[in-house]
Amino acid sequence: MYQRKIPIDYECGLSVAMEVVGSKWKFCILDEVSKGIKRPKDLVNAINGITKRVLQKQLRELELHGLLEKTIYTEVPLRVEYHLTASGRSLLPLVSAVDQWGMGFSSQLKTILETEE
Amino acid sequence: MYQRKIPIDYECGLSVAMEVVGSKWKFCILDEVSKGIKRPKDLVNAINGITKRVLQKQLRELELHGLLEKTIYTEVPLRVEYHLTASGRSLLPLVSAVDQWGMGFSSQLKTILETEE
DNA sequence: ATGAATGGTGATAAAATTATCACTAAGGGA
DNA sequence: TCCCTTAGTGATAATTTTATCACCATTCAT
Repeated sequence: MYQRKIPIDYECGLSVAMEVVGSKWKFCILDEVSKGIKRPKDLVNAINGITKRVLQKQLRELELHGLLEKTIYTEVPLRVEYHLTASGRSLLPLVSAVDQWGMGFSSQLKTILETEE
Repeated sequence: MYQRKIPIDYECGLSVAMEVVGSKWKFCILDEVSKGIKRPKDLVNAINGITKRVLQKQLRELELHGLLEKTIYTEVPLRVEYHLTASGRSLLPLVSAVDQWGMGFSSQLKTILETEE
């Protein structure tokens, strides 16, 4: 998320986790991939608001961090698929827990933000 | 985290959660408060790398979002304490799950980042 | 009156993330 | 050859988050 000048504290789980999945789209991407959406093109369509370029960068980071793996099929047209690694799968319970917490908190947040204005 | 121009999607739990806790220090702060560190001054000391100003802003947001409540004791010197609301407490299992996942992933991330260079 | 301790804010700079746009590459078909 | 589809990248702008620094307020003790 935000962790370059102040280096990662490998002793702090929160610091490590933030480094790896603390950005706007990571959880969404992992979620969609786990649901079977694996091609970049399909992910762009599935994730509301993301652009091709940003998705590409996030996929690259998830791949570098070892949460996703890429497979290239030499078909026509070219087909590329991303799938979860074991580490990626180990994150799924967290993704769904965060998602569920957010759903439960949604109405409260809505109320708060609408009252503010 | 990054959600002003593209408005929050209240139907998406991940979007809601990111809005509320998707920033560098929120989880750390909730974690420390849950451990009994409640005063701004003590939080600054407890959280490695955070500054007074940034902490203040994060506390204000957590308060606005209804995860923390503030109590002012008119003592000398002035004492202010933040404590978790019910919503804040409902987040604790998540905080600890993220922390534990991060701890488990720490060595892998370390290896990956050191190999890259 | 002065200073120490605590909590807080405003202005601005710095850093990081995300968005936009144009571009390349490979393969195949008309 | 020209175009289509899919995947990917480079350069740069826009946006947001974090960091830094100086400052104010309150209360009490000296």
